[in-house]
Amino acid sequence: METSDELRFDHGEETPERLRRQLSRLAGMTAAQTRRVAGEALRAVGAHKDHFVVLAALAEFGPASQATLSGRTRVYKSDLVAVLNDLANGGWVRRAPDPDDRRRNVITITDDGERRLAELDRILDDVNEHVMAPLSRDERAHLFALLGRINAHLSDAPDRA
Amino acid sequence: METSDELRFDHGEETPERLRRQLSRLAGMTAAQTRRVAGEALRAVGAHKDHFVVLAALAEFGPASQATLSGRTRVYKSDLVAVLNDLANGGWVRRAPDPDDRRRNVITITDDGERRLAELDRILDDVNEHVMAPLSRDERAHLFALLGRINAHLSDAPDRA
DNA sequence: CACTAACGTTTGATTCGCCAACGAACCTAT
DNA sequence: ATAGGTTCGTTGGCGAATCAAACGTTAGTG
Repeated sequence: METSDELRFDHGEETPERLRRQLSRLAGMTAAQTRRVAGEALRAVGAHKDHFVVLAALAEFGPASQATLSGRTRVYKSDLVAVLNDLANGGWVRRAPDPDDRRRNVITITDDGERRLAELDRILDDVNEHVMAPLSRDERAHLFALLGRINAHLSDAPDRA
Repeated sequence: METSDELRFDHGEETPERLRRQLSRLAGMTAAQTRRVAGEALRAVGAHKDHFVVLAALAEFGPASQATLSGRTRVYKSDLVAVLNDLANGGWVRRAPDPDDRRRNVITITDDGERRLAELDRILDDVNEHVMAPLSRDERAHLFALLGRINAHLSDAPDRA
């Protein structure tokens, strides 16, 4: 008998107390787990995290160039290329040169894209529901508020002591 | 003049609402930022995240083999090798073959290791303080509790809907 | 003694966030 | 008009983190 080969992720049992105090650990674990679950769920339908991200940006803000799209989604313009290739191949997005500025491409979501977005949105809603299952509605809101405040604080004070 | 080359991390302004609802995004951003700040602070004294992790485990649970150490720290045994090399080179840890089972190494923290741990601990306390600055004591506790419950829930229900 | 399993180690695959550089197109200012 | 500088999409690659596979060595077991 071995000591439970399933040492996987939280093996939890005996975790040094000093580690429990580290926000990076706790936040990192939740982020990793959530990403993993979401990633699997999306992969099951042949999608990727960034597919959802880009489609959402297009649906909410309308057609845009890749540069502004990158700005809105925090997906690097480098990586955006492959994502848009995928989306264009699936017919969820149209990529056409901008007549007003032929350096740009104008990315437009298609009707199929809207449907695809709805599909991914539903999947991710389920994932979030599953992940935050043990939390009440108020608690979820509270969690988001707390994390939001930390992020807001970090983004305009990226310095360190 | 360029459009603020600093598109960095939270560029915040216009973020699709659907993205704001994703826990993976919010948790991931906080985790990444916190890890970045902590990483920089540790690198400034020639240390690494895992150095702290391993030293903490040794200090709190006493000498251990690399296998059990890996189990406690969630640092893969593959990666643990380099970490222990570093720690041994610094004189913070002693690595000796176990007389009772010559397959194992017994890792023991030294007095210098204890001092090193205290140093890193202080550094990370400062980092956590800085990161969670906008949160009150109660709020920090609440945040940890919420994340803790999510993790606990995920670790014994890794299935998906 | 043969077999199986655990240990530490090496090696490397994969993913993710990020940066650098390039050619093409655009925008000035001279 | 043309030269210098800027923005665009694209390619390629780096560095860190997570994880998996295989190997020689050592221990236990029948």
